[in-house]
Amino acid sequence: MPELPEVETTRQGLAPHCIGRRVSEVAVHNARLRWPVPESLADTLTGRLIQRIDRRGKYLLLYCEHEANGHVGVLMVHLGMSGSLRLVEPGTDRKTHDHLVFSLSDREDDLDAEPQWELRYHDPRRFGCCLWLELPVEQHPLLVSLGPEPLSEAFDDQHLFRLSRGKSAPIKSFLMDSHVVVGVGNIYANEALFRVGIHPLREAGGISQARYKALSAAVREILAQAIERGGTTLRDFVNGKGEPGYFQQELSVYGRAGEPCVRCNKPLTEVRLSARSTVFCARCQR
DNA sequence: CGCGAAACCTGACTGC
DNA sequence: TGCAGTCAGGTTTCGC
Repeated sequence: MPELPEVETTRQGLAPHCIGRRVSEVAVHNARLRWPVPESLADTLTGRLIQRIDRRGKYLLLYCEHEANGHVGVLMVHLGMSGSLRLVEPGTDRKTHDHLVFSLSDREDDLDAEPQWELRYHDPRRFGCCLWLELPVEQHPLLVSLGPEPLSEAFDDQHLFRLSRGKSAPIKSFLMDSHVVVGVGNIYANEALFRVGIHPLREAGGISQARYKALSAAVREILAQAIERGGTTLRDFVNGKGEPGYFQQELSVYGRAGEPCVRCNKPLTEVRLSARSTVFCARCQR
């Protein structure tokens, strides 16, 4: 589920219902995520007001203010491979792998009033995490060495060209390295490389700045489009419905190994790169 | 240092 | 029906 567009969609879906609300209760049903959920999380978080929700790469950052002393800390959530954050009606049956439940109430209500929503962290594979950060968050080890946001000005041909010099790694691995740029997962790495006609196994260090210009633009466009389409799932977070496959119908290569290239009709090739499915057109991508 | 591979998990699916 | 094997949207850590 969570490529960057889905994380951003989650952020946009949660924000209007969470911001200004108070965390009235925290229940940790399974603390064994990618990193253990801090034992003190419930104590730390209970009673805080959610100020805003940011995203850095695929991390969601919920800024939470202590009502009594004004202290602000951040709940940092990563959805891993299989995670989701959903708002449900309080009292909804808890599903297997709903590991954390945050009860949200109106800020005017008492702590023991009925919560308005329950925010549930669901993650079957438990590759995600839920951590507590002190400000400033950029100093945190998981965030400090991340590359630029793909939709920011800092992500351009110059950045990719400079960083790639001397690298023998395949361009697809380079593009998926969060130290190079955040948020480009397996699906969109495949798609972006197809769009600009670059062979996924080509050495990153041997690619021209002109081609990086096309590639950075393609990454930006694809992610922006996917976020736009993800917007249609916003309502579903509140309604508790499953997500529609907003990206699936638009994919040119991912999941289409053996099927004809949309551009030249030659059957698409699939290879494994670091155990990740890599699909490309051997004719269009060089 | 840089790279590929292993590791962390569960569930869905395939083939015998 | 069951069981073994493979694969899945991510990212850190290990080992060469």
